[in-house]
Amino acid sequence: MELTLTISELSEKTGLSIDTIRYYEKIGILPSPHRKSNGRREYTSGDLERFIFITHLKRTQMPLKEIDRYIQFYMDQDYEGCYQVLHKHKEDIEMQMAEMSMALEKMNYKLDNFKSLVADQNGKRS
Amino acid sequence: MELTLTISELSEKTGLSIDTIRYYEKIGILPSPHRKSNGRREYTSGDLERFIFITHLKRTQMPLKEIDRYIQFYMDQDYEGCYQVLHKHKEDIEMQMAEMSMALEKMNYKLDNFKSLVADQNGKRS
DNA sequence: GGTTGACATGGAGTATACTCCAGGCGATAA
DNA sequence: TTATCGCCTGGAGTATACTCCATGTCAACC
Repeated sequence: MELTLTISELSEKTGLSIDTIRYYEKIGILPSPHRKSNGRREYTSGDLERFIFITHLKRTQMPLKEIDRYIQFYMDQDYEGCYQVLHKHKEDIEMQMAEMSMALEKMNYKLDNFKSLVADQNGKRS
Repeated sequence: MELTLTISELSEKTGLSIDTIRYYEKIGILPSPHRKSNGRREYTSGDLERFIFITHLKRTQMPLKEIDRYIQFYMDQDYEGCYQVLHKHKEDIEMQMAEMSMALEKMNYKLDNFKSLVADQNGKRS
C-alpha cells in the first residue's frame, strides 16, 4: 500500500498551484507522473520530494531552464552534469547573499535616516 | 562647474543598459533628468547615486513597482512611507537569505552525493 | 557639404513564468 | 437522475522587465 497524492494534495504540500504543476510537466521539468486508470495524475512520495527540491531551487532564483537542465542530467544519470549545474547555482546563491548583506547594510543606514527625518517632521508639527 | 553624465556614461557606471535607463524614466521610476539645450539627458551625481541605490534594490529582487512606490514617497517627502517600504523589503531580504542558507545546506549535501556517485561511476569504468 | 556617431522618440517584440478559461469526463451525493 | 466536484486538455491571456527597431536630429570631423 504505497501512499500516493492527487494533484491538489501535491499542490498543498508544495505551495505550487495546480496550474503551475501541470505547467512544469508541460515544459518537461518533471517526467509525467503515473496516471490512474481514469487518467488522473498520481504522485508518489518520490515525486513529492523532487517537487520540494525544485521549490528550493526556485526560491533561490534559479531559472526554470537551469532547473530543467539539472533534471535532464539527473534522468540521464549524468551526475557530473548535475554536479556542475548545482555547483554553479551554489556560487550564484553565494553571490546573491553577498549582495543582500551589502544591501541590508545600506538599508539599515537609510532606515535610521528616515527614522530621524520622521522624528524631525513630527517635532516640527507639534 | 558641476560634473554631469551622459546617458551612456550613466549606463557604464550603473551597469544598466541605455534602454533600461530610458525605460525606467518612461514608467516613472525616476523623474526626468535635466535636458541640455539640444534635448539630451544630463545626469547629476545625485541622479547617479539614486540609480545606484535602485540597482541595489533590484539585485535583491525588489519589484519595480515597489521601487517606484519608494521613490514616490521620497519625492513627496513622506519619509514614514519610505521607511515602511524599505522596512518591508528588509524583511523580505532576511527571509530570502534564510531560504538561501537552507538551500545551500541541502545543495552541499547533494553536491557531496554527486561527487561520490561520479567517483563510483569512474571506478566502475576503469 | 557629406558622413558619422551619439543621442532622441514611439512603438513593437521578446523572455520568463505563470494563470485563466472553455469544454469535457467520470465518480459520488442528494 | 441530475448536479456537483475534481480532474482533464489545449490554448489564450497576463504580468514583469526589458530589448529592439525605424526614423529623426544635431554637432563634429574630414
